[in-house]
Amino acid sequence: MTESEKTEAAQHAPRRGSAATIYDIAKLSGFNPSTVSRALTTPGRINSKTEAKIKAAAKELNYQVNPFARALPTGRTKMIAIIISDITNPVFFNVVRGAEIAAAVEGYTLVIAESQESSTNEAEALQRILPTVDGVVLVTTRLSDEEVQDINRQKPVVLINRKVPGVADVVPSHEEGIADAVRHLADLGHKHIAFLSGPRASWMNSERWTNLMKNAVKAGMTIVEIGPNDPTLEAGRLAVDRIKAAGVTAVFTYNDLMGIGLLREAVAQGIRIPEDLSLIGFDNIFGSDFTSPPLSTVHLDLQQSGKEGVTALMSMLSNEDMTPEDIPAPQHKASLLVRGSTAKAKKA
Amino acid sequence: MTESEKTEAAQHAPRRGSAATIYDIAKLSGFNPSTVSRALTTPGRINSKTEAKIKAAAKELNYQVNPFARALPTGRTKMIAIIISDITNPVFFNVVRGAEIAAAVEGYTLVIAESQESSTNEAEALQRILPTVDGVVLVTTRLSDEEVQDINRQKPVVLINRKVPGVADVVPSHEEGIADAVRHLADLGHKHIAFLSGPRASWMNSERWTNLMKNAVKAGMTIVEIGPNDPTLEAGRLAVDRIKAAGVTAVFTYNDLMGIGLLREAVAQGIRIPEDLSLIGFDNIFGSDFTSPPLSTVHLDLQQSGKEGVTALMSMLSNEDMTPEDIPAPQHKASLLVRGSTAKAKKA
DNA sequence: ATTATTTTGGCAACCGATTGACAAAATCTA
DNA sequence: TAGATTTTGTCAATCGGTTGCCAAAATAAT
Repeated sequence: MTESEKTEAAQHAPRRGSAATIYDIAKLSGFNPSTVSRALTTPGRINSKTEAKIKAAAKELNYQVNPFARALPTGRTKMIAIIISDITNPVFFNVVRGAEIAAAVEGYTLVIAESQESSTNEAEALQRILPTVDGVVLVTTRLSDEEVQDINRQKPVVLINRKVPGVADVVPSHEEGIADAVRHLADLGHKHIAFLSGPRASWMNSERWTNLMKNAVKAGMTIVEIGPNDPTLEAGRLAVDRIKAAGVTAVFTYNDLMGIGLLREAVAQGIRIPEDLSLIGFDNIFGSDFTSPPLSTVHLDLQQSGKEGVTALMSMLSNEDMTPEDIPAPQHKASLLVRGSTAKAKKA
Repeated sequence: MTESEKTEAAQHAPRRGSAATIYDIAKLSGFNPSTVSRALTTPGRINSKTEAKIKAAAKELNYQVNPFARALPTGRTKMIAIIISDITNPVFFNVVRGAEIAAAVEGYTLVIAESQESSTNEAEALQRILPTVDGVVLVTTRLSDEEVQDINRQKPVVLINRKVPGVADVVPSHEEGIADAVRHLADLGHKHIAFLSGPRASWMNSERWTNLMKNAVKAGMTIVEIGPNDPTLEAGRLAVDRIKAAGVTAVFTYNDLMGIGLLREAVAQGIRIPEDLSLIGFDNIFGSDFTSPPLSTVHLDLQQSGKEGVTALMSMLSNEDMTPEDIPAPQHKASLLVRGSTAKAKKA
C-alpha cells in the first residue's frame, strides 16, 4: 500500500506549486463544490453572505480556475488565435499589438502562429490550434476562399485585410487614400506610373491594384503592373531594373517593405529620389520614415485593425447568431502620408 | 422525454462542426475507449492489428484530440508562453519568430503576451496565462529576481537576455562584441564617450553599461552614463542636448531604437554623423540600416535566441530533474557591425 | 498436456470544473 | 396561519480523455 501511495503521490503532486481547486474551497468554507462554482461564476445566484465567505476562502487559497477543467464542459477556452503570414514583417507588429491589447482587456489570451507566406503552413497551424481556441483572426491570409469558409464553419473567424463571402472581416477603406495618392501624383505632373505588385495570392494586392488602375485611368495616366513579387525588401531591391526599363516617373509599391528596398537600391544606383523617380508605398510601417528621403506612403492604422478585429470576434463569441453583416464597418481609413519620396515629374 | 432530448441535443451540438471523440472511434471500430486512447498515445501497448484498425477509424472520423480533455488528467497542455515587454519594438520580432518556429517543430503552440514595459502588467499577464501553459519564456523581463523565481517555482522558466540565480537562461555573450566596439572607437581616436542608457530595471542595461565601462577604462577613455531613459526612439531624440552638453565624441546607446532616434534628431539639428559624433547601437534591429548614415551596432542574433530559449524549455519539459546548469550555453555571440555611423574622432 | 508467462483489451476511477433538477429553507400572499 | 412562491444550496451527471488494475486470451516453458 505504501508503495502505491508513494507512486500516486509522486504522480499527482504537480511538479511545482499546488493549485487550489473548488473542492479545497468547498472544504475550507464548508459549502458544496457546486455552490462554490456558482458563487464564483454566477454572481447573484447565491446568497451574498455565502458568496462573500466563499470568495474570501478562494482568495485565502489563492485560487485560480483551471482553464482546462472549465473548457471541458463549456467548450469555451477564453483563447483566440491570430494567424499572420510573416512575423518579421513590421506590418504585423501593430496588428498583433492591437489584437493583444483588445484580447487582454476582455480577459482573453492570444495565441499566435505564423504561416511564413505558405498556405500549407497556415492550414497546418490552424489545424493544430483550432481546437484550443474560441475563434480566429486571420491577417492577410493566403488561404483560398473555400479554406477560409471551411474554418469559419468550425469556429468564428474574422479576416483582416481580406474579404471572403460569408465571413466577417475588418478591411479599412482604401478608396480615399488611393484616390488622394493618385491625385497627388497627377498634380505633380506624372503621366506614366507603375505598380510594383505583391504576391499573386494576396487579396489585398489585387484590391490595391484594381483601385490604383481605376484612379490612374480616371486621372488620364498610364499605369502598368510589374510583378508579381514577394512582399519583401529584397524583391523591391531586385525590381529597380524593371522599373527603369518601364520608363515611368512614379511607382506605387504593394507595401512599404518593397518601397524601402526599391528606394535604397535606386539611391545606391545613383537614381535621385524623388527628382528622377517618385515613390509611394503602402502601410506606413516602422522604419518607413528612416530612409533618405523618407518614404511617402498610404498610411494604414494597423493597430486599430487588430483591435477592431478582436472586438468583432468578441461580439461574435458572445452572440451566437450574429451574422458577418452585423459587424460594424471599421472606423478608420487609409490616408495619404506625404513625406519625401514624391516630387514633380521629370520632364520627358 | 422528447423535450429533454431536444434540449440536450441543442446543448451538446457544438455550434459548428462535430469533433469526433475517442468514444466515436470506439463505437466505429468496436473497441473500448481506453483501448482507443492507448492505441493512439502508447504505440506498442496494443496489438498492431487493432492499433491499425483504430487508427483507420480515427482517420475516417477525422479525429483530433481535445487538448483540454487531455490536459485535465495529464496536466500537460503542449502550449508555452512568451512574454515580451513591447511588441512594437522590432527587437522582439525576431525573438518571437525564432520561438514560434522552434515551438511549432515540437508541436507546441505559442501563446504571446506583452507587458508594455510594466512589471505590473507582466505579472498580471503571467497570472492569467500560467495555468494554461507548460512553461514560459521571459524576454528581457522587467520582473524582479524574486518574482521570476516565484514563477519558476510554478512552471519551468527560461529567461532571454536576463540572468536570475537558479533560473535557466539564454544570454549570448556580449563580451567580445563590446570589446570590439570599444576598441573600434579607440582606434578611431575617441577619448571621451558616453552611454545613453535604457530603463533602470533592465538587467541587460546594466550588463551593457558595466561591460562598456570596463572596456573603456581599459582603453584609456573616459565614459559617462546618461540616463536612465525609456528604450524608445523618442528617448533617443530627446537626449541630443544632453549628449551635446556632455562634450563627448562618441555615444553608445542602450539599443538601436534609441540610436536611431538620436541619429535622426542629431542630423536634423545639423550635427554631422559620423564626422561630429560617432554612434553605436545595440541589437541590429530591422531598420537600423535604413538611416543616413546607416547605424553601426553591436549585432545580436535574436531569432537564434528565441529558438534556443524554446529548445531549452523543451528539454526542461521532457526531463523533470534538469537543472538550469544543464542548459547549454548559447551558440551565438554579440558581434560588432560597422556601418556608417562611426568615424575618426573630431580633434578637440 | 499442464503450468507459467506474457499480451491484450476492458472496467472504472479520476482530472476540475459546470449545470439541470430538486428539496429544504426563507419569504411573501391571502 | 395555511398555502403559494421564491431563494438557496446540494446531488449527480457530464465534458473527453488517461491510466492503474485485472481478467481473459495467447504464447512459451516444462
